[in-house]
Amino acid sequence: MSGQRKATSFDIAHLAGVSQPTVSRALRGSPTVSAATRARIEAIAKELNYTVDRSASNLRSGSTRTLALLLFRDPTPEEMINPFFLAMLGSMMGACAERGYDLLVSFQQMGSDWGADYEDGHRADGLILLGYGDYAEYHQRLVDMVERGTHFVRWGHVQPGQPGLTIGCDNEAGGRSAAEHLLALGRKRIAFLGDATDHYPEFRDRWRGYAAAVEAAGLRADPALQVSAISTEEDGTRAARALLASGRTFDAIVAASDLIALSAMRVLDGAGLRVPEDVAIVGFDDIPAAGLANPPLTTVGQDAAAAGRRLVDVLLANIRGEPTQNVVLPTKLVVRRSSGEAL
Amino acid sequence: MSGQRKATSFDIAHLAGVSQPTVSRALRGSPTVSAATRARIEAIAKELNYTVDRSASNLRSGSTRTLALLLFRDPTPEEMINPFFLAMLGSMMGACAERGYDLLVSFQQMGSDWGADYEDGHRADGLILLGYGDYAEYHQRLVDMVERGTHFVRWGHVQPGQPGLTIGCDNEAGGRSAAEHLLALGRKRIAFLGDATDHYPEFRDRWRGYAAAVEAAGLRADPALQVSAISTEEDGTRAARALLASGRTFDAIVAASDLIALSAMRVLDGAGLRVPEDVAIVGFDDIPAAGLANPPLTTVGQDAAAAGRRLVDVLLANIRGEPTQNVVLPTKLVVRRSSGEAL
DNA sequence: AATATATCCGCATACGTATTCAAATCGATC
DNA sequence: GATCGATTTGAATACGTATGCGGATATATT
Repeated sequence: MSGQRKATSFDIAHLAGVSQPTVSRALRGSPTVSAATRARIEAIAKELNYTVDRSASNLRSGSTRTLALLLFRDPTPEEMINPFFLAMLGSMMGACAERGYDLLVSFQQMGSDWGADYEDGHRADGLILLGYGDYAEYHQRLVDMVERGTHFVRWGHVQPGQPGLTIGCDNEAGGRSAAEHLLALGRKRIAFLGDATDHYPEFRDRWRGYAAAVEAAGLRADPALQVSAISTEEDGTRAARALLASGRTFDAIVAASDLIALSAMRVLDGAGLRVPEDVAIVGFDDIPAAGLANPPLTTVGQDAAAAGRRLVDVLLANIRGEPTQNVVLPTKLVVRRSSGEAL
Repeated sequence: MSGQRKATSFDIAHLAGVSQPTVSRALRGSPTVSAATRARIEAIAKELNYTVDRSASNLRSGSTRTLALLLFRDPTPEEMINPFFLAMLGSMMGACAERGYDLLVSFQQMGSDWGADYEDGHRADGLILLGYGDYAEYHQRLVDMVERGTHFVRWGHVQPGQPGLTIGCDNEAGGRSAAEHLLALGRKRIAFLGDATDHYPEFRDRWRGYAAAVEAAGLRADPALQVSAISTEEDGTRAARALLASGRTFDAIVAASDLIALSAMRVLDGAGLRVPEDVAIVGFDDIPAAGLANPPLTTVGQDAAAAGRRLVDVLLANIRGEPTQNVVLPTKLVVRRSSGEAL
């Protein structure tokens, strides 16, 4: 029956012959309740299918035991989310569940006054900010949040002096490992597909690592072999076509993301070039589709599970008032067939 | 400063020279507040960055304006979630946001006493249940929830007489369209990869549609061409190998999911069979990786965006007490290259 | 036996909002 | 100019929990 009034701590108190506060203490594990009383209360609570009313509990205690995940996406929410974020989402949910926290997920438009509503409205104890994009756009907002004492962690490019906490992967090392891998396989003219400007710091760092590796090998990081692209299928396709159209020769590609890499693979295939025989390719992210591609894509993996877990852990530590700091996670080269055998 | 006490409706009332209830009414849009008063209150609220305390609001009103998404997954949360679910997640978030609802996301172990905690604990007004799996496992739980008056919607196999509300796609029609497409292209011996037992009603219906189409074409739905598989890469690989090992000839495959189809494509490629020339393949789900594959995978698309939106809408209607009923969504064949040209 | 101590529990109250009910103000009508 | 209806506001209160503080009981100490 939907008419069944929900059991309250008063109901339990009445049945157990104690006061309501004692019920509250017993169920929260306070040591000032005798074992016998606690057992009795717990039995009755179970019997009545009692659950603490979160609204009341939150109101009184001031803590929501909820974290909010804010996903930033320029266009409409309908669009596909970056697969890597989705993998992180899984581990964040797991981490939250283990720690007794709920996870509130929400899309945010870049422009709206996100954040305030969540923490000020007592909907969450802390925020996890996720989303590629121009960092400058919301820098000021982050400063405001820090000043207001809002607890938050950001996934992205880690840079000293940034407001708040940031966790990200070592993009430069990742880009370097991709290029080194191809160089070790004997490739000499390695193209880079991805925006290398400050607008996309992650991509820029991947490019820097790539360039460093190429030059460390005594080769030249030819600017003509770098084509700008953001992480969409369309842009990857466009960039790969532009690279082909340029007439420059190349025997390998480092792509700034798997989406770009997979799009490029299709373009190459359409142009009659074989992967990896004619062109070896390494992507970045290790999204699920990378392993499912044909040939499977060699890629620089970011450990999404570790990242998600770390975001939650650092945020919770910050909420508890413990000292916290930025984290740079290592990347790991996942070698599959798209990079080929040594020449 | 984190010491800044949060503004309350009393603060606004004080500054506006009205009582707290008037503030509450004004901000909620009650018609009994004069326009002048409302304007004054709204201005002050904006000035103070006031946001309604959700805990207090929830406690008083009994409604949380939050929906909980419960994801069921047999093994650990760390594992990759079905990509199709993740696409749905995006549209659910969008739909919730548009309607002013929050979305709470949570993994659930099949065995635990999920559900109760969310609605009884006043954490959510309604539940969205998502997850492939054996329906019988939690049938009784659904019955309990209906009796308790819990509002929920399930994504899955729609069958008359089921407890609660279910939304799903027309799996049988989808399976039929896949087979018909291949038959129209001249394929004669079409294998089916996927569990066809009652344990996976969705897969079973896809198989039924496939079988119906094959027989309608005057051919025989050869049981030897059906290999059981659930939707994982490993199982798809295993099933495809088993099919090859059986020695049966076949010129096409209908896979019960894209994950199975993509795994099978790799197995075929490894065996020297060309897709689509030697074997045409059609998958099911239209996950992102399908379009990124090489060749791109022809598949029976479920409109994840429409599905997510529908789940939210039906659930909210149910919560409002409006009459609601199960929904069967159409599927749409997405023709790409893996099914090839007509022979 | 009286006091000190530890253990356990109840009283009172606060958290911030939403809603019921009655009161106050106003203009209009006769 | 008094009465009525409409409009707008305030007073009081409830939602269910958590916690500071004091009181009671049982145990240990002198």
